[in-house]
Amino acid sequence: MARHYWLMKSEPSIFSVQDLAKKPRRTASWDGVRNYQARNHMMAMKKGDGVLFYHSSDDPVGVAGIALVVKEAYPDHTARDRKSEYYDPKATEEKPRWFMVDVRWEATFPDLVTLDSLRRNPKLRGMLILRKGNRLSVTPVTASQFAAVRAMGKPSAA
DNA sequence: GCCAACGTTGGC
DNA sequence: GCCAACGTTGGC
Repeated sequence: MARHYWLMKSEPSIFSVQDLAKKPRRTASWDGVRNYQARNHMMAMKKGDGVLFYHSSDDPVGVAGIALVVKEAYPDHTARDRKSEYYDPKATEEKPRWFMVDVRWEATFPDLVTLDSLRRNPKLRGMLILRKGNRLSVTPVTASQFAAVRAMGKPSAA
């Protein structure tokens, strides 16, 4: 079974890789995804897949660390919680519509791998995050892209 | 705050 | 099913 790799965006003011590291078991559910393409990518994730944890809407933006998929897609309960900002009246128990995965912290980069530095790395040509106008919060990356970004981040822990 | 690039919604 | 209007994302 081949391992697959992904990039997931989060606004660090809401949830950062440092927040993930502080969670019990360093694990959290990735809730609140409300885009079908992103959801479909999450539904394709398998236990053990690698995740580049990207900080968006920050200064600067970039990949902040590495996480690991530890639980495959299951219904996102926030879609059925009226009090949640992610509430979706069209989500039902039979048809949950939205799903999430659990990810576990694996590493925080000593220094953020900035979007600018990603752009400068020729090995990362074609990476979806680098495409103009890309807004997708969950995107696949290749094994070599994943390895190149991890090398740029020089994580002390693994 | 601006705006490009989408995705979604709803009238027809 | 089309598509205009609208809303959102996210870099700058």
